[in-house]
Amino acid sequence: MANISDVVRLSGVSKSTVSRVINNYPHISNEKKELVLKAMEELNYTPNLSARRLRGQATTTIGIIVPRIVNPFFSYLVDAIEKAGYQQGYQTLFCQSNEDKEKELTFLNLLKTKQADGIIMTSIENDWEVIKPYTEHGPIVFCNEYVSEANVSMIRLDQYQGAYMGVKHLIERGHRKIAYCTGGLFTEFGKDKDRNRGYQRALEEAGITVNPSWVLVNQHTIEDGKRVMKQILEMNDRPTAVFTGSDEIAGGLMIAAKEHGISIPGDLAIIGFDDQPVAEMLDPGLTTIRQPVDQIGKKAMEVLVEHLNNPDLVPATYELPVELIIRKST
Amino acid sequence: MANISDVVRLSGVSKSTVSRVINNYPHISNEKKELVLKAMEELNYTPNLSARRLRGQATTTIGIIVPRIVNPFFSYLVDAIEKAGYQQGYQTLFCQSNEDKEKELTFLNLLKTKQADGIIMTSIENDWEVIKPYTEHGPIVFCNEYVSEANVSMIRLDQYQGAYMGVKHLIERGHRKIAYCTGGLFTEFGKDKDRNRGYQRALEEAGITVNPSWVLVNQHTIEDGKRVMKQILEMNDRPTAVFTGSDEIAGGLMIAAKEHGISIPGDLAIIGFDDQPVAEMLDPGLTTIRQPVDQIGKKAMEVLVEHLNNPDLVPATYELPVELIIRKST
DNA sequence: TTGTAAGCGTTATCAC
DNA sequence: GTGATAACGCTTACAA
Repeated sequence: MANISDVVRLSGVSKSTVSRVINNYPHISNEKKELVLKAMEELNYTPNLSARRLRGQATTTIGIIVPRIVNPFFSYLVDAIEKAGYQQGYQTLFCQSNEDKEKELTFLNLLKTKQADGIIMTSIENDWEVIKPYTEHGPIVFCNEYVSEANVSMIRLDQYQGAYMGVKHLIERGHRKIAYCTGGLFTEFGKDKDRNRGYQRALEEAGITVNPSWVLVNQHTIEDGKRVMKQILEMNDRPTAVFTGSDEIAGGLMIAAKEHGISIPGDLAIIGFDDQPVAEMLDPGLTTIRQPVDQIGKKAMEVLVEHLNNPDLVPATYELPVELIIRKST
Repeated sequence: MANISDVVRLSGVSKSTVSRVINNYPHISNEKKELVLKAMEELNYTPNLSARRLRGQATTTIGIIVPRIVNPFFSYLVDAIEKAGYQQGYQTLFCQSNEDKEKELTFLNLLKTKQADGIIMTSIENDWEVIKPYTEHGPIVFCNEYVSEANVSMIRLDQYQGAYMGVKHLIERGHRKIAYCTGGLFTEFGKDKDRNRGYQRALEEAGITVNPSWVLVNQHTIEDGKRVMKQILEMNDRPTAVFTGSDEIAGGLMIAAKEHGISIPGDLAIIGFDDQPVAEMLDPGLTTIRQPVDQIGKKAMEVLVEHLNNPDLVPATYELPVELIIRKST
């Protein structure tokens, strides 16, 4: 690999001048500039990023932490972030936490070791107190997650409103026995707390009390959805509708429903979350809460870059609206 | 950030000894080792990777180039590679080429600039001649792509067999008018050439000649699938079955079919490719060609690491079998 | 077993 | 406008 010294030799100018050309400094004579450019071209020279990083430059790399890339919500999010970053000249270091605390910390270390200028976290496994110290080494932006006590910028969707709208829609359709799947544990301060509130609030307004046996916790995948359907079938008092935490779970429910001859929405109405491409492909089409993934991804990158350019920027929270998409499953 | 000199100061030993501890050198007295370990702990020290890279160490980073992460085939592939890499202590630099030649080259430069030890390419946009020079700087492994003249290790699936099996299955079901969607241009040496051969071969064996107006090129997405369905509806002589290049296209076809009252498989049999989760969720369930994504991802990482550990290793090609999954759409 | 010192490729500082 | 030089944090001969 050609390095800066090779360029120096070939061009006949000093190392500093070469560096200046590389970094587009204003006051260089055209003559020398040409010389350097030509040499760089000839040698097929590319500056060594490790050296630049070591020297304390920006790394032009941002890390993005996702729990599971195979979840379409996150793959679309990563897609949006990567595109926005690339346009601004940033590389994307992709980190999959697999919902593992240790792994998350490993990735946060990228910041400490100056391998990434900043990090976008789309999920949070550790407590804020654990994450907080890392903010000393560079900006962190939460995208899709919200931690009220955290002092970082956050881009989020109105999860409360999403759940509220969805459940209210079911109530308007005449349902009163509404089950609820959540990726969390249905605790007041834990994961998915806002959705929980939305669910509870909508029921409350309709004078319905929550039936704990219809609250199904820690559900994530298609397989989980299938299992949930079986659980429902075994209940003596069955719900007539289910609000699921994702289109994937909803899809799992629908597969199992079909197997067991349960008609949707006749026997059971189902509502998803995300509006992934599959929502439209399912039969019947899945009523769901659309999350504007592209927008939050883009916004997250924008905000991160702002923080990078202005370290004194005060963290802010941005909330984007979600939308109820009514199809045939409700 | 604490650096090695801080550790030196706190522990009272020399820089080299600290370095030796970091790198697990064998012959160090337990006494000093303890001292160093304690200091590292106390300072919350993490070695600076940029410095290590600059010094010529392995970067413990591998790059993985995908065309589009939102395609589930690739998100599952990335997932498998990332997991395998993490286990071996490698970070994954995620690169999305968006099927753009320039962008692909930008990413290959990671190798030149020693930001990545090696690269896994899951798609190839540039000609081999353009890519070839980059192999000087580190191993490249093709995963899912095959270029006969390329001198790199390749992990691939038997695409010929996949297409052949699928089309043969349609023929056995009594179809003779079989349309074909491809992501490429149906050329003898271009993209998807093996699948093209499989399609042609299966027809040939049944004494059927290819009808060019049923060959639909450059199809990739759900939207493409919807368009294809409309195209088919406008044909005077309609095919009775379609072999698609991916489950996404098949899904698009099915959405549009439903809209237009076309019965599947009655009016039109559809066969997908990949066996993505959605294949099972579609109604009717999608007959498709299963690609063992996890396996090829894992294998690709294994092979890359072998090359990394043994630079003289002769490139080899590994071919994994695909499988016909029969559901209700054929 | 341990320490000293050179060097990886850059860029920032200072002098000219 | 240009050039010499030090420094970033680390590893590795070489010496002791």
